[in-house]
Amino acid sequence: MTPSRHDRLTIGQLAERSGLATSALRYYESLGLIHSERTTGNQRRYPRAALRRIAFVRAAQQVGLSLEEVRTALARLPEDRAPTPRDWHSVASTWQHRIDRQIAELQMMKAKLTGCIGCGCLSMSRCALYNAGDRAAAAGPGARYLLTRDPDDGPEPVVGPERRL
Amino acid sequence: MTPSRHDRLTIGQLAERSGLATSALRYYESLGLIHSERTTGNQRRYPRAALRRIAFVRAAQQVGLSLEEVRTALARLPEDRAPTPRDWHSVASTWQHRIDRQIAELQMMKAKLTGCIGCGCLSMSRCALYNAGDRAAAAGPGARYLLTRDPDDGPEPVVGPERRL
DNA sequence: ATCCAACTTCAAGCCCGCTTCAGGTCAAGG
DNA sequence: CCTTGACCTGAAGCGGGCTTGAAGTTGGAT
Repeated sequence: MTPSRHDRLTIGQLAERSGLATSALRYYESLGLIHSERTTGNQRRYPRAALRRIAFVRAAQQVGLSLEEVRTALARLPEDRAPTPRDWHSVASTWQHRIDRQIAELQMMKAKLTGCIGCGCLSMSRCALYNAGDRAAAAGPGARYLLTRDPDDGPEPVVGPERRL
Repeated sequence: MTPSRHDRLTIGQLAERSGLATSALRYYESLGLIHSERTTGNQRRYPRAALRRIAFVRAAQQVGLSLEEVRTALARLPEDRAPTPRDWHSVASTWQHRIDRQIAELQMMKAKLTGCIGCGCLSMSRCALYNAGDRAAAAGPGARYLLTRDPDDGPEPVVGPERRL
């Protein structure tokens, strides 16, 4: 099982097997998410490990990481070997938290919605479906929990000068 | 409580109270998400109802709707009055489904991750953390459930000619 | 009457994650 | 050898959701 020629995949083969377009693979490579060697004729040849890295990238995207974040995360995993359980554990537990947070937010949203449906609100006089100050914006994308207070009640619900969502 | 002058908000006031930038409000208006009247000097004056509509937009975004979808949804709600329970119910139940789907996907992801952590895999020999054909791509954004079969096992795991994500 | 912050419009720019295009090169089968 | 399809690069384009900039106008306070 010494690395033989046939371990090296062309970009087309990698595309087929990963389900990504070749353009996406070149793009990923330009970002340093995957790496290739070149033939004498300057064509890319990918190690099988690239498939693993791509799987990682796709999974990470689902968890909501940007490609830049993925790059950082990948930097903590071995380049050409399968990660050890401990490599993997540190990464995966971060993801767990992300996922938990996302689920919690969605559930909160769902609960609020249910309340609104029940009360037939959005009448906006004390409906929960409102978040005047948009406080959560600073907590990052997707982090705005909605719906806090009623703007019809007070004159200056705003907190700071930062109006930029 | 007849609609008085002071019910009309300037774009700056609306920005403060909604937490959005004025540029975003103009943008929303250009998309038909909110509406204003104009002063003799051509400045926008928003009815209070705009706050409600903005709250709706932000909430909808959280649920994953594009602004175009929001526009469609808003078209089913009354322009200047609070929606009735039935108006609201039809819209909200759609959201419920979206939310439920998103939660289900996240939980599936979480389960897979947990499995991977347990087995210390990503060794890619029979790890669940892989989805060669990426079948779910056609099901829309966010719909890819991950991780199905192992590319190291067969030569042509691909299903059709569609390699695009 | 004057001032100045807040408003106006329109066009262009930005970020992300790619795709598409143009113009050329490589490599494997006949 | 020749063809053909896969590959190469760099630049530009796209869609979504805004922001920024320039150049000009309004309106409320003094």
